[in-house]
Amino acid sequence: MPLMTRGPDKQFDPDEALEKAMQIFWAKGYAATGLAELQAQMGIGRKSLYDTFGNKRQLFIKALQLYSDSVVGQIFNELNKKGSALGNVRRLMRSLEEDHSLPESMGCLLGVSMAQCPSDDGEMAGILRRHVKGIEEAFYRAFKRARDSGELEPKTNIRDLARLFMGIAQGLALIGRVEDTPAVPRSIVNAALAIL
Amino acid sequence: MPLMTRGPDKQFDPDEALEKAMQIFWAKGYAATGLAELQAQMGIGRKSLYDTFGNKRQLFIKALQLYSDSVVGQIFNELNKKGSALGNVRRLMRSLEEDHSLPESMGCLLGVSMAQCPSDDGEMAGILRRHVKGIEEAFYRAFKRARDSGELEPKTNIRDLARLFMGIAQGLALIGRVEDTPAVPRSIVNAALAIL
DNA sequence: TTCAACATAGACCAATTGGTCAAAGAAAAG
DNA sequence: CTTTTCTTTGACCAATTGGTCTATGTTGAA
Repeated sequence: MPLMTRGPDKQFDPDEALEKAMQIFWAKGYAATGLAELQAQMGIGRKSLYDTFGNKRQLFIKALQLYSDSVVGQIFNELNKKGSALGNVRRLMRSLEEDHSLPESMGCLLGVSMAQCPSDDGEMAGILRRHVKGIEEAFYRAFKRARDSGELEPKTNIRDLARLFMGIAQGLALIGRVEDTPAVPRSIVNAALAIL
Repeated sequence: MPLMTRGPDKQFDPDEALEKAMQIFWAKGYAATGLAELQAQMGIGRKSLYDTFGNKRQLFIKALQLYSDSVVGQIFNELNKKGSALGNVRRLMRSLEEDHSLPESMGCLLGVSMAQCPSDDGEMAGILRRHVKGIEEAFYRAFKRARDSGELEPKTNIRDLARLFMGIAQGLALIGRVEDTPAVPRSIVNAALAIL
Protein backbone atom coordinates (compact mmCIF):
# COMPACT_ATOMS: atom_id res chain seq x y z
CA MET A 1 0.00 0.00 0.00
CA PRO A 2 1.68 3.19 -1.15
CA LEU A 3 1.72 5.80 1.58
CA MET A 4 3.99 8.40 0.06
CA THR A 5 2.91 9.36 -3.42
CA ARG A 6 2.90 12.87 -4.73
CA GLY A 7 1.19 14.56 -7.60
CA PRO A 8 2.51 17.47 -9.66
CA ASP A 9 3.64 20.72 -8.09
CA LYS A 10 1.56 23.84 -8.28
CA GLN A 11 2.01 25.76 -11.48
CA PHE A 12 2.00 29.06 -9.61
CA ASP A 13 3.86 30.50 -6.65
CA PRO A 14 1.44 30.84 -3.73
CA ASP A 15 3.49 33.66 -2.24
CA GLU A 16 3.38 35.66 -5.45
CA ALA A 17 -0.33 35.01 -5.78
CA LEU A 18 -0.93 36.14 -2.20
CA GLU A 19 1.08 39.27 -2.84
CA LYS A 20 -1.12 40.04 -5.83
CA ALA A 21 -4.27 39.46 -3.84
CA MET A 22 -2.97 41.73 -1.10
CA GLN A 23 -2.55 44.55 -3.56
CA ILE A 24 -6.09 44.30 -4.85
CA PHE A 25 -7.54 44.22 -1.35
CA TRP A 26 -5.35 47.16 -0.52
CA ALA A 27 -6.57 49.23 -3.43
CA LYS A 28 -10.25 48.35 -3.34
CA GLY A 29 -11.07 46.99 0.09
CA TYR A 30 -12.42 43.61 1.08
CA ALA A 31 -16.08 43.84 0.15
CA ALA A 32 -15.51 45.65 -3.13
CA THR A 33 -13.09 43.01 -4.37
CA GLY A 34 -14.70 40.17 -6.28
CA LEU A 35 -13.38 36.68 -6.77
CA ALA A 36 -13.33 37.17 -10.53
CA GLU A 37 -10.86 40.03 -10.20
CA LEU A 38 -8.76 38.20 -7.66
CA GLN A 39 -8.63 35.19 -9.91
CA ALA A 40 -7.64 37.27 -12.91
CA GLN A 41 -4.91 39.26 -11.16
CA MET A 42 -3.54 36.29 -9.30
CA GLY A 43 -3.53 34.37 -12.54
CA ILE A 44 -4.94 31.17 -11.10
CA GLY A 45 -8.14 29.20 -11.41
CA ARG A 46 -11.00 29.30 -8.98
CA LYS A 47 -10.37 25.83 -7.64
CA SER A 48 -6.67 26.44 -7.09
CA LEU A 49 -7.55 29.58 -5.16
CA TYR A 50 -9.90 27.73 -2.84
CA ASP A 51 -7.58 24.72 -2.45
CA THR A 52 -4.65 26.94 -1.59
CA PHE A 53 -6.21 29.71 0.48
CA GLY A 54 -9.50 28.34 1.76
CA ASN A 55 -11.94 31.06 0.85
CA LYS A 56 -12.11 34.78 0.25
CA ARG A 57 -12.05 35.74 3.90
CA GLN A 58 -9.10 33.48 4.74
CA LEU A 59 -7.25 34.78 1.72
CA PHE A 60 -7.84 38.28 2.99
CA ILE A 61 -6.64 37.39 6.46
CA LYS A 62 -3.48 35.84 5.06
CA ALA A 63 -2.93 39.02 3.07
CA LEU A 64 -3.40 41.11 6.21
CA GLN A 65 -0.93 38.99 8.09
CA LEU A 66 1.62 39.17 5.30
CA TYR A 67 1.34 42.93 5.09
CA SER A 68 1.39 43.50 8.82
CA ASP A 69 4.44 41.34 9.37
CA SER A 70 6.27 43.14 6.60
CA VAL A 71 5.37 46.66 7.74
CA VAL A 72 5.92 46.11 11.44
CA GLY A 73 9.21 44.40 10.64
CA GLN A 74 10.39 47.30 8.53
CA ILE A 75 9.47 49.82 11.18
CA PHE A 76 11.29 47.81 13.83
CA ASN A 77 14.39 47.63 11.66
CA GLU A 78 14.32 51.30 10.86
CA LEU A 79 13.93 52.30 14.49
CA ASN A 80 16.53 49.86 15.78
CA LYS A 81 19.40 51.10 13.68
CA LYS A 82 22.39 52.16 15.70
CA GLY A 83 22.99 55.81 16.31
CA SER A 84 20.53 58.41 17.51
CA ALA A 85 17.17 56.87 18.36
CA LEU A 86 15.41 60.14 17.68
CA GLY A 87 17.29 60.33 14.41
CA ASN A 88 15.79 56.98 13.48
CA VAL A 89 12.32 58.23 14.35
CA ARG A 90 12.85 61.34 12.26
CA ARG A 91 14.07 59.32 9.31
CA LEU A 92 11.13 56.93 9.58
CA MET A 93 8.58 59.70 9.74
CA ARG A 94 10.09 61.47 6.74
CA SER A 95 9.98 58.22 4.86
CA LEU A 96 6.32 57.72 5.75
CA GLU A 97 5.66 61.27 4.66
CA GLU A 98 7.22 60.56 1.31
CA ASP A 99 5.25 57.34 0.84
CA HIS A 100 1.93 58.94 1.55
CA SER A 101 2.60 62.07 -0.48
CA LEU A 102 2.49 60.26 -3.78
CA PRO A 103 -0.82 60.90 -5.59
CA GLU A 104 -1.27 57.18 -6.07
CA SER A 105 -0.73 56.44 -2.39
CA MET A 106 -3.16 53.85 -1.11
CA GLY A 107 -2.51 54.33 2.58
CA CYS A 108 -1.90 51.35 4.81
CA LEU A 109 -3.71 48.08 4.14
CA LEU A 110 -4.21 47.51 7.83
CA GLY A 111 -5.51 51.02 8.35
CA VAL A 112 -7.84 50.62 5.42
CA SER A 113 -9.04 47.36 6.92
CA MET A 114 -9.72 48.90 10.31
CA ALA A 115 -12.31 50.95 8.53
CA GLN A 116 -13.90 47.89 7.00
CA CYS A 117 -13.59 45.19 9.60
CA PRO A 118 -17.02 43.81 10.52
CA SER A 119 -17.59 44.48 14.21
CA ASP A 120 -18.28 40.80 14.84
CA ASP A 121 -15.14 39.39 13.26
CA GLY A 122 -12.89 38.70 16.22
CA GLU A 123 -10.06 37.12 14.30
CA MET A 124 -9.75 40.05 11.96
CA ALA A 125 -9.96 42.55 14.78
CA GLY A 126 -7.23 40.62 16.58
CA ILE A 127 -4.84 41.00 13.68
CA LEU A 128 -5.58 44.70 13.48
CA ARG A 129 -5.02 45.18 17.20
CA ARG A 130 -1.77 43.25 17.08
CA HIS A 131 -0.62 45.44 14.21
CA VAL A 132 -1.37 48.60 16.13
CA LYS A 133 0.35 47.19 19.17
CA GLY A 134 3.40 46.21 17.12
CA ILE A 135 3.90 49.71 15.77
CA GLU A 136 3.35 51.20 19.21
CA GLU A 137 5.98 48.86 20.61
CA ALA A 138 8.51 49.77 17.97
CA PHE A 139 8.13 53.44 18.78
CA TYR A 140 8.18 52.69 22.49
CA ARG A 141 11.56 51.00 22.32
CA ALA A 142 12.99 53.80 20.24
CA PHE A 143 11.76 56.43 22.67
CA LYS A 144 12.99 54.41 25.62
CA ARG A 145 16.43 54.28 24.12
CA ALA A 146 16.21 58.00 23.42
CA ARG A 147 15.26 58.75 27.00
CA ASP A 148 17.95 56.49 28.41
CA SER A 149 20.56 58.19 26.28
CA GLY A 150 19.38 61.65 27.26
CA GLU A 151 17.83 62.59 23.93
CA LEU A 152 14.49 62.95 25.70
CA GLU A 153 13.89 64.46 29.11
CA PRO A 154 13.70 61.87 31.89
CA LYS A 155 10.16 62.85 32.77
CA THR A 156 8.84 62.17 29.25
CA ASN A 157 5.91 59.75 29.18
CA ILE A 158 7.22 57.55 26.42
CA ARG A 159 4.23 55.18 26.40
CA ASP A 160 1.93 58.07 25.58
CA LEU A 161 4.40 59.39 23.06
CA ALA A 162 4.71 56.02 21.33
CA ARG A 163 0.95 55.73 21.03
CA LEU A 164 0.70 59.23 19.68
CA PHE A 165 3.23 58.52 16.96
CA MET A 166 1.49 55.31 16.09
CA GLY A 167 -1.75 57.27 15.80
CA ILE A 168 -0.13 59.95 13.69
CA ALA A 169 1.27 57.32 11.36
CA GLN A 170 -2.20 55.84 10.90
CA GLY A 171 -3.77 59.24 10.32
CA LEU A 172 -1.05 60.12 7.85
CA ALA A 173 -1.67 56.97 5.85
CA LEU A 174 -5.40 57.53 5.82
CA ILE A 175 -5.14 61.11 4.68
CA GLY A 176 -2.57 60.21 2.07
CA ARG A 177 -5.24 58.19 0.32
CA VAL A 178 -7.36 61.21 -0.34
CA GLU A 179 -4.93 64.12 -0.42
CA ASP A 180 -3.05 64.47 -3.67
CA THR A 181 -0.60 67.21 -2.79
CA PRO A 182 2.38 66.70 -0.51
CA ALA A 183 1.60 69.79 1.58
CA VAL A 184 -0.58 68.17 4.22
CA PRO A 185 1.60 65.10 4.92
CA ARG A 186 4.56 67.45 4.98
CA SER A 187 2.93 69.65 7.61
CA ILE A 188 1.87 66.71 9.75
CA VAL A 189 5.35 65.28 9.90
CA ASN A 190 6.89 68.71 10.43
CA ALA A 191 4.72 69.32 13.44
CA ALA A 192 5.15 65.80 14.74
CA LEU A 193 8.91 66.03 14.65
CA ALA A 194 8.80 69.47 16.28
CA ILE A 195 7.58 67.72 19.41
CA LEU A 196 10.79 65.77 19.89
CA MET B 1 -56.05 72.70 -17.96
CA PRO B 2 -54.96 72.24 -14.36
CA LEU B 3 -51.35 73.22 -13.86
CA MET B 4 -51.10 73.02 -10.11
CA THR B 5 -52.30 69.70 -8.81
CA ARG B 6 -50.60 67.74 -6.10
CA GLY B 7 -50.67 64.12 -5.06
CA PRO B 8 -50.19 62.74 -1.56
CA ASP B 9 -47.19 63.65 0.55
CA LYS B 10 -44.44 61.19 1.27
CA GLN B 11 -45.24 58.81 4.09
CA PHE B 12 -41.72 59.03 5.48
CA ASP B 13 -39.36 61.79 6.49
CA PRO B 14 -36.47 61.88 3.99
CA ASP B 15 -34.15 63.39 6.59
CA GLU B 16 -34.83 60.62 9.06
CA ALA B 17 -34.39 58.02 6.34
CA LEU B 18 -31.09 59.56 5.29
CA GLU B 19 -29.93 59.56 8.88
CA LYS B 20 -30.70 55.86 9.12
CA ALA B 21 -28.85 55.14 5.90
CA MET B 22 -25.88 57.11 7.16
CA GLN B 23 -25.66 54.92 10.21
CA ILE B 24 -25.62 51.70 8.23
CA PHE B 25 -22.95 52.99 5.88
CA TRP B 26 -21.01 54.13 8.90
CA ALA B 27 -21.11 50.75 10.57
CA LYS B 28 -20.58 48.53 7.56
CA GLY B 29 -19.02 50.60 4.80
CA TYR B 30 -20.32 51.35 1.34
CA ALA B 31 -19.67 48.14 -0.54
CA ALA B 32 -20.74 45.85 2.28
CA THR B 33 -24.11 47.54 2.65
CA GLY B 34 -26.85 46.09 0.50
CA LEU B 35 -29.99 47.77 -0.71
CA ALA B 36 -32.13 45.22 1.10
CA GLU B 37 -30.66 46.26 4.43
CA LEU B 38 -30.89 49.94 3.63
CA GLN B 39 -34.50 49.50 2.62
CA ALA B 40 -35.32 47.61 5.81
CA GLN B 41 -33.61 50.03 8.20
CA MET B 42 -34.86 53.11 6.43
CA GLY B 43 -38.32 51.61 6.44
CA ILE B 44 -39.17 52.57 2.88
CA GLY B 45 -39.79 50.77 -0.37
CA ARG B 46 -37.25 50.33 -3.11
CA LYS B 47 -38.97 52.72 -5.49
CA SER B 48 -39.28 55.45 -2.88
CA LEU B 49 -35.59 55.11 -2.17
CA TYR B 50 -34.65 55.56 -5.80
CA ASP B 51 -37.17 58.36 -6.39
CA THR B 52 -35.93 60.25 -3.36
CA PHE B 53 -32.20 59.65 -3.38
CA GLY B 54 -31.32 58.62 -6.93
CA ASN B 55 -29.31 55.48 -6.41
CA LYS B 56 -27.07 53.81 -3.87
CA ARG B 57 -24.03 55.91 -4.62
CA GLN B 58 -25.94 59.20 -4.49
CA LEU B 59 -27.57 58.13 -1.26
CA PHE B 60 -24.12 57.45 0.14
CA ILE B 61 -22.82 60.80 -1.01
CA LYS B 62 -25.76 62.58 0.61
CA ALA B 63 -25.02 60.68 3.81
CA LEU B 64 -21.38 61.72 3.63
CA GLN B 65 -22.35 65.33 3.14
CA LEU B 66 -24.80 65.25 6.02
CA TYR B 67 -22.26 63.72 8.36
CA SER B 68 -19.42 66.01 7.29
CA ASP B 69 -21.48 69.16 7.69
CA SER B 70 -22.57 68.08 11.12
CA VAL B 71 -19.12 67.09 12.38
CA VAL B 72 -17.24 70.04 10.94
CA GLY B 73 -19.93 72.35 12.30
CA GLN B 74 -19.65 70.88 15.77
CA ILE B 75 -15.88 71.17 15.76
CA PHE B 76 -16.09 74.77 14.64
CA ASN B 77 -18.55 75.58 17.39
CA GLU B 78 -16.51 73.87 20.03
CA LEU B 79 -13.33 75.65 19.00
CA ASN B 80 -14.95 79.04 18.61
CA LYS B 81 -16.32 79.29 22.11
CA LYS B 82 -15.16 82.33 23.98
CA GLY B 83 -12.38 82.02 26.49
CA SER B 84 -9.07 80.27 26.09
CA ALA B 85 -8.58 78.96 22.58
CA LEU B 86 -6.23 76.27 23.81
CA GLY B 87 -8.79 75.39 26.43
CA ASN B 88 -11.28 74.79 23.64
CA VAL B 89 -8.82 72.56 21.84
CA ARG B 90 -8.18 70.60 25.02
CA ARG B 91 -11.87 70.17 25.66
CA LEU B 92 -12.50 69.06 22.09
CA MET B 93 -9.69 66.52 22.14
CA ARG B 94 -10.89 65.06 25.43
CA SER B 95 -14.35 64.79 24.00
CA LEU B 96 -13.02 62.98 20.93
CA GLU B 97 -11.06 60.71 23.22
CA GLU B 98 -14.22 59.84 25.09
CA ASP B 99 -16.18 59.18 21.89
CA HIS B 100 -13.61 56.84 20.48
CA SER B 101 -12.97 55.00 23.74
CA LEU B 102 -16.35 53.35 23.77
CA PRO B 103 -16.11 49.70 22.72
CA GLU B 104 -18.89 50.24 20.21
CA SER B 105 -17.15 53.22 18.65
CA MET B 106 -17.39 53.17 14.88
CA GLY B 107 -14.82 55.86 14.19
CA CYS B 108 -15.63 58.66 11.78
CA LEU B 109 -17.79 57.99 8.74
CA LEU B 110 -15.63 60.22 6.61
CA GLY B 111 -12.46 58.55 7.82
CA VAL B 112 -13.95 55.16 7.18
CA SER B 113 -14.88 56.31 3.70
CA MET B 114 -11.39 57.57 2.93
CA ALA B 115 -10.35 53.96 3.26
CA GLN B 116 -13.02 52.81 0.84
CA CYS B 117 -13.28 55.57 -1.73
CA PRO B 118 -12.61 54.20 -5.21
CA SER B 119 -9.58 55.99 -6.62
CA ASP B 120 -11.52 57.07 -9.68
CA ASP B 121 -14.47 58.68 -7.92
CA GLY B 122 -13.67 62.36 -8.05
CA GLU B 123 -16.87 63.59 -6.47
CA MET B 124 -16.47 61.37 -3.45
CA ALA B 125 -12.80 62.27 -3.08
CA GLY B 126 -13.79 65.93 -3.24
CA ILE B 127 -16.13 65.61 -0.30
CA LEU B 128 -13.47 63.80 1.70
CA ARG B 129 -10.86 66.45 0.93
CA ARG B 130 -13.24 69.23 1.85
CA HIS B 131 -13.95 67.49 5.14
CA VAL B 132 -10.27 67.23 5.96
CA LYS B 133 -9.78 70.84 4.97
CA GLY B 134 -12.70 71.93 7.14
CA ILE B 135 -11.30 70.31 10.25
CA GLU B 136 -7.85 71.69 9.52
CA GLU B 137 -9.34 75.15 9.16
CA ALA B 138 -11.20 74.92 12.46
CA PHE B 139 -8.00 74.02 14.27
CA TYR B 140 -6.10 76.69 12.37
CA ARG B 141 -8.39 79.46 13.56
CA ALA B 142 -8.23 78.25 17.12
CA PHE B 143 -4.45 78.11 17.06
CA LYS B 144 -4.30 81.51 15.41
CA ARG B 145 -6.38 82.98 18.17
CA ALA B 146 -4.19 81.21 20.70
CA ARG B 147 -1.04 82.62 19.17
CA ASP B 148 -2.48 86.13 18.92
CA SER B 149 -3.47 86.02 22.55
CA GLY B 150 -0.08 84.76 23.67
CA GLU B 151 -1.15 81.23 24.53
CA LEU B 152 1.26 79.95 21.89
CA GLU B 153 4.72 81.26 21.16
CA PRO B 154 4.79 83.74 18.26
CA LYS B 155 7.11 81.52 16.23
CA THR B 156 4.73 78.54 16.30
CA ASN B 157 3.86 77.24 12.84
CA ILE B 158 0.14 77.04 13.34
CA ARG B 159 -0.63 75.70 9.87
CA ASP B 160 1.51 72.66 10.55
CA LEU B 161 0.05 72.35 14.01
CA ALA B 162 -3.52 72.49 12.71
CA ARG B 163 -2.80 69.78 10.17
CA LEU B 164 -1.18 67.63 12.80
CA PHE B 165 -4.19 67.85 15.06
CA MET B 166 -6.49 67.07 12.18
CA GLY B 167 -4.36 64.03 11.43
CA ILE B 168 -4.35 62.96 15.05
CA ALA B 169 -8.12 63.23 15.17
CA GLN B 170 -8.42 60.98 12.12
CA GLY B 171 -5.98 58.46 13.51
CA LEU B 172 -7.78 58.48 16.82
CA ALA B 173 -11.10 57.73 15.18
CA LEU B 174 -9.63 54.94 13.10
CA ILE B 175 -7.96 53.26 16.02
CA GLY B 176 -11.05 53.64 18.14
CA ARG B 177 -12.83 51.29 15.76
CA VAL B 178 -10.51 48.45 16.59
CA GLU B 179 -9.26 49.18 20.08
CA ASP B 180 -11.72 48.28 22.81
CA THR B 181 -9.97 49.68 25.86
CA PRO B 182 -9.72 53.39 26.60
CA ALA B 183 -5.97 53.23 27.26
CA VAL B 184 -4.72 53.94 23.76
CA PRO B 185 -7.03 56.85 22.93
CA ARG B 186 -6.24 58.22 26.38
CA SER B 187 -2.50 58.10 25.69
CA ILE B 188 -2.84 59.65 22.27
CA VAL B 189 -4.76 62.63 23.57
CA ASN B 190 -2.48 62.96 26.58
CA ALA B 191 0.56 63.20 24.39
CA ALA B 192 -1.17 65.45 21.88
CA LEU B 193 -2.18 67.95 24.54
CA ALA B 194 1.29 67.85 26.05
CA ILE B 195 2.50 69.56 22.90
CA LEU B 196 0.51 72.71 23.56
C1' DT C 1 2.87 0.80 -17.73
C1' DT C 2 -0.33 1.36 -14.29
C1' DC C 3 -2.13 3.72 -10.56
C1' DA C 4 -2.81 6.93 -6.88
C1' DA C 5 -2.36 11.70 -5.67
C1' DC C 6 -2.28 15.83 -6.93
C1' DA C 7 -3.50 20.32 -9.93
C1' DT C 8 -5.93 22.50 -13.57
C1' DA C 9 -9.73 24.63 -16.22
C1' DG C 10 -14.15 25.86 -16.40
C1' DA C 11 -18.98 24.63 -16.09
C1' DC C 12 -22.28 25.15 -12.72
C1' DC C 13 -25.01 26.68 -8.57
C1' DA C 14 -28.16 29.09 -5.44
C1' DA C 15 -28.29 33.45 -3.52
C1' DT C 16 -27.80 38.16 -3.80
C1' DT C 17 -26.49 42.37 -6.21
C1' DG C 18 -28.14 47.13 -7.78
C1' DG C 19 -31.78 48.74 -10.44
C1' DT C 20 -36.51 49.00 -13.06
C1' DC C 21 -41.34 48.79 -13.84
C1' DA C 22 -46.29 48.13 -13.86
C1' DA C 23 -50.21 48.06 -11.14
C1' DA C 24 -52.62 49.76 -7.22
C1' DG C 25 -53.60 53.40 -3.81
C1' DA C 26 -54.11 58.04 -1.93
C1' DA C 27 -54.86 62.87 -1.87
C1' DA C 28 -56.10 67.26 -3.82
C1' DA C 29 -58.33 69.95 -7.71
C1' DG C 30 -62.10 70.22 -10.79
C1' DC D 1 -68.23 62.03 -8.37
C1' DT D 2 -63.89 62.02 -11.71
C1' DT D 3 -59.42 63.15 -12.96
C1' DT D 4 -54.72 64.13 -12.24
C1' DT D 5 -50.64 63.76 -9.90
C1' DC D 6 -48.17 61.84 -6.72
C1' DT D 7 -46.59 57.60 -3.73
C1' DT D 8 -46.18 52.90 -2.46
C1' DT D 9 -45.86 48.06 -3.05
C1' DG D 10 -43.63 44.27 -4.63
C1' DA D 11 -42.77 41.61 -8.60
C1' DC D 12 -39.22 41.35 -11.76
C1' DC D 13 -34.67 41.78 -14.17
C1' DA D 14 -29.98 40.81 -15.83
C1' DA D 15 -25.67 40.55 -13.81
C1' DT D 16 -22.71 39.25 -10.32
C1' DT D 17 -21.73 37.23 -5.82
C1' DG D 18 -18.98 33.58 -3.22
C1' DG D 19 -18.53 28.83 -3.55
C1' DT D 20 -18.68 23.81 -5.41
C1' DC D 21 -17.87 20.10 -8.42
C1' DT D 22 -16.73 17.25 -12.28
C1' DA D 23 -13.87 16.14 -15.90
C1' DT D 24 -9.27 16.40 -17.61
C1' DG D 25 -4.77 16.56 -17.21
C1' DT D 26 -0.06 15.82 -15.09
C1' DT D 27 3.25 14.03 -12.18
C1' DG D 28 5.78 10.62 -9.44
C1' DA D 29 5.93 6.16 -7.28
C1' DA D 30 5.34 1.22 -7.72
